[in-house]
Amino acid sequence: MERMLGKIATPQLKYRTAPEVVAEYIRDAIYRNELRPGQQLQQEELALRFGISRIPVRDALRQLQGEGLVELYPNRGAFVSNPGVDELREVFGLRILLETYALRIAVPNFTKPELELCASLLTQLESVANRADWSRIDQEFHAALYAPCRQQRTLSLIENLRGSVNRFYYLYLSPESYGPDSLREHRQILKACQKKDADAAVSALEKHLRGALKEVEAVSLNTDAAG
Amino acid sequence: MERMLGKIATPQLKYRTAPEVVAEYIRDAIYRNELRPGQQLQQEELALRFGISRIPVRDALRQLQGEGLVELYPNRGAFVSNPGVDELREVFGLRILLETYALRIAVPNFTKPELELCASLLTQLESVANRADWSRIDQEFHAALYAPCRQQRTLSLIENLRGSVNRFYYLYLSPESYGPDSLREHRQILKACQKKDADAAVSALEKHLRGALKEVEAVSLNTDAAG
DNA sequence: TCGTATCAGATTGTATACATGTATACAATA
DNA sequence: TATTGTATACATGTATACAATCTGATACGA
Repeated sequence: MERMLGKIATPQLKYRTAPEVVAEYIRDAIYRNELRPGQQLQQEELALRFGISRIPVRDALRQLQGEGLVELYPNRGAFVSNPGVDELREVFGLRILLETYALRIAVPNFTKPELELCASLLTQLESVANRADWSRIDQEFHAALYAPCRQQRTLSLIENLRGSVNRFYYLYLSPESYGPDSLREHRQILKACQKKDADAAVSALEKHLRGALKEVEAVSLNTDAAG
Repeated sequence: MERMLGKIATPQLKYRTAPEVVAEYIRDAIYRNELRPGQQLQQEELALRFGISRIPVRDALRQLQGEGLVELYPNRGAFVSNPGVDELREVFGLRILLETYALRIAVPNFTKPELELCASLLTQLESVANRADWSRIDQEFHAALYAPCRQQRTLSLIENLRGSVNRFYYLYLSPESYGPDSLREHRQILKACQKKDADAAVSALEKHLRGALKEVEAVSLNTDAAG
């Protein structure tokens, strides 16, 4: 009789619907830069690819609009969002604010398995071959860093902000260029977490993010000027 | 029907579509507590009320899901989100973080008209009669405080977070109870902005928000216990 | 030549109809 | 009586069909 029925719908009860599958596909494709900023997303084409009608595709596009990855223009269509340099700066400012906030809360909460997960991901990062793997594992490492803050909404916001701008980081840069610096900074952050030194961890993370912003700015300014 | 919805024929700008109208209606109704937390939103009923089909209603619900005001459960329907005390605390933490961040950037950027707008809204707040007006003008005052930071994405995030929790502030409390304290704090914030004293402004704002959280916590704990 | 008007094709927006999943009430059983 | 199985009603999910709108190209006039 103690079963919680009705009122609370556990996440496990949510199963994958067509719009979610489509949204996830498009989201990943945007993260991987298979779909480029500014590119149009046609409903019919997506519907054909998934063998469904346009209705669930529209649902998926609406959801992605809410996440800021897609912009919808009435009667004109959906486009992969293409933020300008100013917006990139703004989002990085928010990322520094929120990610340091989450990390500071997380540091005292780390469990041993959580620290080991971070260490494992860092090891994987060191032996990564291609850009796609780097992107994915880098994402997982950062998520593992913030997870111990145990604040779901905060984590969602961070993931959203990262998704909005990280694709620009990986778009024109090669792992050879940013890899070494990034790895060193990752090690500093993790070491500080292991020592429960929140200030040091936050400081290293902020430096990490400011460095990333610098590179994205340089790339964006060039590509904007080029056309 | 497009005409009834007040379409504007400027090609470059986004104009109001049916889903946006419906979304705005539901959003406002949630803010005003006409739609209560946990309440189900039936597609057919909404479609009938607006004289449209369920398709644009579904679009609106998807959008509101992205804003965190509505939760969708496959094959079961849409419900007004009903965060627990923990989530309310989390959101208030984020509000303090983001609103003080925005205000600190805004303070040095205030123009004279912007300061006058804040002063005008504060005057209106002092002579407000009913709860709905208080809620609306309070919202406008805070928006006017942060607007000079000139960061659209930041402002959207703040509005979103405020919308997620403010309805609980106005749900069971009367303006007589929170009005005097709130007004005094508002005056402190505005005075500091006029003096370009960012530290003082941020400090007063943080106190303001922590006070609001305390009241919401008290109310939520009671209602949770009551069922 | 340039700008404007207009029309066809393409794409999106919405209504309707049908398929599927869920919840409630009731019957069957232990 | 409490639990389980089943039927029915209802709400949601999706496909199809049609209407509204946009885009781009062409024709026309200044």
